Amino acid sequence: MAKKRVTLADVARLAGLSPTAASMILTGRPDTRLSAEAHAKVHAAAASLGYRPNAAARALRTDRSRSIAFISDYVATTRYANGLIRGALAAAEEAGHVMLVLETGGAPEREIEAVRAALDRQVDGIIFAAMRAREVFVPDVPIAAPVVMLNGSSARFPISVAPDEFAGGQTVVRLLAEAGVSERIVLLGHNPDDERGLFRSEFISRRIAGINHEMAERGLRFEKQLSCWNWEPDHGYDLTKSMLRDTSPTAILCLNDRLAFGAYQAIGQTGLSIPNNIALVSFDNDEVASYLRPGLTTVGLPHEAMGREAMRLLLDPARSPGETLIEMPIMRRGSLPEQAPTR
Amino acid sequence: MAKKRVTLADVARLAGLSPTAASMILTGRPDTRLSAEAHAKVHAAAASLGYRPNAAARALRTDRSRSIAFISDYVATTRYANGLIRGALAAAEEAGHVMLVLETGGAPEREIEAVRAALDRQVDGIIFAAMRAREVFVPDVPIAAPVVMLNGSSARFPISVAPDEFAGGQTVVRLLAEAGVSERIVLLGHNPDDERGLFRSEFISRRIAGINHEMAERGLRFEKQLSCWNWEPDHGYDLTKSMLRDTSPTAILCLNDRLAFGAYQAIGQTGLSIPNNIALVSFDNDEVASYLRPGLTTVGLPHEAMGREAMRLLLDPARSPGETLIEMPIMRRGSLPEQAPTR
DNA sequence: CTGTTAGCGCTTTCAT
DNA sequence: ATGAAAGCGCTAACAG
Repeated sequence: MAKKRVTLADVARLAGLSPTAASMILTGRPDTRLSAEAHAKVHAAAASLGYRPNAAARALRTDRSRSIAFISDYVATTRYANGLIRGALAAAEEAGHVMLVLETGGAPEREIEAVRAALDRQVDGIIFAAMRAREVFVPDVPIAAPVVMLNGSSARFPISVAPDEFAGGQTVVRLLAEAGVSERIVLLGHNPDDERGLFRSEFISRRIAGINHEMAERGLRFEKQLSCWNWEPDHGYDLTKSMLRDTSPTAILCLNDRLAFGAYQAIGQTGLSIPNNIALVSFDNDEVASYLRPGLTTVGLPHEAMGREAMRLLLDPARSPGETLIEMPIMRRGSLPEQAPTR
Repeated sequence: MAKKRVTLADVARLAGLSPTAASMILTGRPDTRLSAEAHAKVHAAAASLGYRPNAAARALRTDRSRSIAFISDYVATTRYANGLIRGALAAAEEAGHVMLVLETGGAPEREIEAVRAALDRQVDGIIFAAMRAREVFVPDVPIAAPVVMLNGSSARFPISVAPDEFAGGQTVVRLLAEAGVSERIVLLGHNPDDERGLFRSEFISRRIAGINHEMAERGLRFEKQLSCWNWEPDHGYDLTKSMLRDTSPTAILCLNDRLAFGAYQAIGQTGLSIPNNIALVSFDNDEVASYLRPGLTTVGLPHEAMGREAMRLLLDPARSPGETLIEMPIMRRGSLPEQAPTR
């Protein structure tokens, strides 16, 4: 039934040349010059037979497989995974590579096994992606292939790609200022004097540093800073609700969209209007940001661009060590007023 | 630097046996019985050298690669992709397989190219996943490997995995009935006499059929059926808002969570309370369902289980043709009352 | 029960 | 300018 796959030998035979010649022509080696006629015949033969090189044979011979491993801690848990994978995938495809995806759940043995499974398949490179932008990532096995860290960093592998969180923090404050907000700003999600957060990644520290830097730069200060354990809607709701009892903020700067989501719910119960009485800005560009009424203006995590860049770096022989920062895009929606909020 | 990889020959040499013997022992072929001592020596040698078989060589020889291709139209566009990929990935890993993921954007040439790229790599099977549960999926190239359709179907490949939408539809109505709702129910998202939806997949038809079947079964009827072009929050909001002007529903059955999200927003502006004045149920178990206040009770799309099952089928030599339906789980939250809504 | 031989399909010396 | 031969690492036949 399933006809045997056509091999290079078949192509060569049909073209009336040796496999060697066919190989050289089809792989486009530049140094050797076979006749134009030979080229034509080989290409014609390959096309007419529908020849596709056998990747295993090629990998065995050349030690390169035109495949990349994308190893991450979690692929599904976070909505973020998608963009990272999609970007990497697109860049891989453009370069004629294929992508293996492996998930480790953050468990060391699974990390090791994932690396081995990838190396066994002669992958040409590995992207380690931290979905949760965690601390360092350390699969302690020898890795011969090039490695790029995505959304995380590691002392061992100096090439990495991350969102430009510091600039993002600055941007958010600038957005607020440009909307005419200059006082009674509440920060939702963090209070340096009362830090109750889960472990905050280094990236989050940069986000906060960017905010504080820009606030100082503009002579602005927070009326209040609200800390919470976990950045989920429930906490945003509770904190905002109780804050609103004794504070009349002009704006709430939320450290992520899920907190902002909760804040919307609390504000909705007061009769105050967004953005005319209270302005909101946030981070991440979660899917919910566009569902809200009015839409939530937020500085987005550029996941797809990050994935692309990581793959580009991995595939670029001329890459050099260091961290590539990707700009966080401004998603303008309706939660920031045209003119200063009034109350 | 990077020491040459250790090969089977190295293991055999250290164990004092032939490569053949080592191969048989390590691959665990049952038919041949080498001495227990030989086994021990080979395993010891392999372990001490850290031997890992070269996958390319093995694939070349055996025509099997312990890898599966997951080819989908979109990986990132929908929040659904995650679960499907994650489930398939987990099942693949458990079976010692690796997963290639390829995206086609639904473009025929990319579909063909994806299949070829996979086949070139000797994948042992292919999962075609339709993120949007579209019509049929037809990459018109010869495919020797086994294929499982995931969240979609194809005349060409009879093995498929889908959510049990008909039962899901029944379940939602049952949930409503059990919550004491028996009249003034509004259906949000579909009106058979005024169908303005985008192309609805076959699965959605089943969902609606399940609903109607169960309604009839219980002698229930819809007070109103609201149709809209696209199942996004905006439409849910607009439809609910205007419906509320001349109707006093006791419950709204939403055809997906995003519509329900919009309905919540509209209801929130009226002062009516969920679930005591209006009950809501919905489908999908989108992330937002748990963000809402009260939480949205919804019948979820079992993506992870579907992904697992697709991979399981693909890897099972004894699989038989047909569609495997996966149960849609009930996510009980607060949008359904303990006792009949009153107003 | 164990080892030798051959060859999967390709690329790469090295001769011609 | 082209081809023959070797060999990547592994496993399936077949001999011993």
